[in-house]
Amino acid sequence: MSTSPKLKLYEEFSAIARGLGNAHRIDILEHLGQGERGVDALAAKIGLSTANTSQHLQQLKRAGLVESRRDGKYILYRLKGDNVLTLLGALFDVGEHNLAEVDKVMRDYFHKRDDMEAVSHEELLERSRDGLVTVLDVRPNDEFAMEHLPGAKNIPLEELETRLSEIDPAQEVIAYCRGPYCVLSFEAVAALRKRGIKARRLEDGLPEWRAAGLPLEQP
Amino acid sequence: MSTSPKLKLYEEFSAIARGLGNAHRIDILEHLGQGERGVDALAAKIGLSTANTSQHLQQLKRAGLVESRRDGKYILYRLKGDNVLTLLGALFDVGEHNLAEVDKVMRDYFHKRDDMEAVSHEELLERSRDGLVTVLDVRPNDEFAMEHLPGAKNIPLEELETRLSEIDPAQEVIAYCRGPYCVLSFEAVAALRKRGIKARRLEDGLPEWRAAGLPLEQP
DNA sequence: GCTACATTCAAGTAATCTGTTGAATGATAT
DNA sequence: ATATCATTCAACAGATTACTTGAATGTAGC
Repeated sequence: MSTSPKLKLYEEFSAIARGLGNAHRIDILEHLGQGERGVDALAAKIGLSTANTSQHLQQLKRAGLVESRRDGKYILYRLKGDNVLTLLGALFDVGEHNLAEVDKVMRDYFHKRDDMEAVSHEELLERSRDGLVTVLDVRPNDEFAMEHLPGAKNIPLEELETRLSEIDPAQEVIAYCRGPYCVLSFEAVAALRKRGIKARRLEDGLPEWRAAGLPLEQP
Repeated sequence: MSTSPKLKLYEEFSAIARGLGNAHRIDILEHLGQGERGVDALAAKIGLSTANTSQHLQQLKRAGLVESRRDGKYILYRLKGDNVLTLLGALFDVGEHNLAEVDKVMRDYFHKRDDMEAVSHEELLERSRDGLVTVLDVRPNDEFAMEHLPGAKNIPLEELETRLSEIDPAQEVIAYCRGPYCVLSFEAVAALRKRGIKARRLEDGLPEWRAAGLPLEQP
């Protein structure tokens, strides 16, 4: 047998997996989950050189995980279809359940995820419709500007300390950011609680909200 | 930032992806989806040396995709939890929708998957309960012996030509094998149709049937 | 104890992947 | 056309991966 058709297929599938086989590339995918981005902008966000980022993007493209289009001087990359998010979700799920290392990092840095008691999409919708909660977007300004949850207030994590007064201490805060493992919202909740403000995390981030077909706001 | 907790997590997730980053390892996972296997037995099935197979298995183990236990002289490996199957499914899904290469192989070798008009779990259950169909397991004997769909008849693909008389030509045949891309059932359906016997494929294979919580038979 | 057998380890080669640097492309704007 | 700027290519060193071979481990059965 030269190479059976099945092995040929598995060769392709494994090529997709190799596309996910680097932490920076997963980081890139998380950022692209927020929306389209140019190469340089992405490179700045994730802290790699432009050339290196470009090469990672081309690997992701070959793997069928992202696609690109030209817009003037820029080449904008975006996730290729919703099933990429599903794939990432499945990957995270295996990690969270099957790898002791992941569990350890979660416990050490995120102070036990269970304690955080994440809020579901439904609960957020319901309670925010009733005006019971402040929805807080802790991503940087530019990402908030592209798209955000309806009625959300934007205070980037770095500015949270100095802008605490803008938050109504009588209401519970529900914080969200880029995705289920985005550090920002974990830290925001921790910071708010230390100040005695009731706060919880949304269970995941903006891309999953969009994938669920829920409404978003653009300026 | 030395390495942010998020990047640490993504490092772990990408390690899982690297576990899937080799066609032989995906093949191994498909076989383990049938049930526990010793190293040597697996090596024979997938056509690699024992030492090489052992090393692949250890990579899969490090990635949290399989686990092992000792049984007498043998060390038996099995999939680590159902979410591994989910992950594989998500991977296949991305491949099927996003990669032109995959589409091409499907068309060339599997004569257009749409034509095959796969049968769902529900339809199989219903029609087999009413005695309307022959459920045909085309995997090798030893795999059938471990576990198979209720009421299924076992004719390994290689023996199909010579044992055609055992199949009731009045009934439709529903063939299945190891998984959604297992070649055996595709070829079985093609062979049966050439002989004028009505035949279709089950949409996926035995592992997915088990994961769905449906009943199985053991001898 | 010794033998047989399944599995793993260790060492080596060829191939692939990561990140750097500097030069090449290709579109826009003057 | 020319200059500018975003992106990609090409070439390199260092690390990792796949597979082979032969030796080492560990359990079962005598």
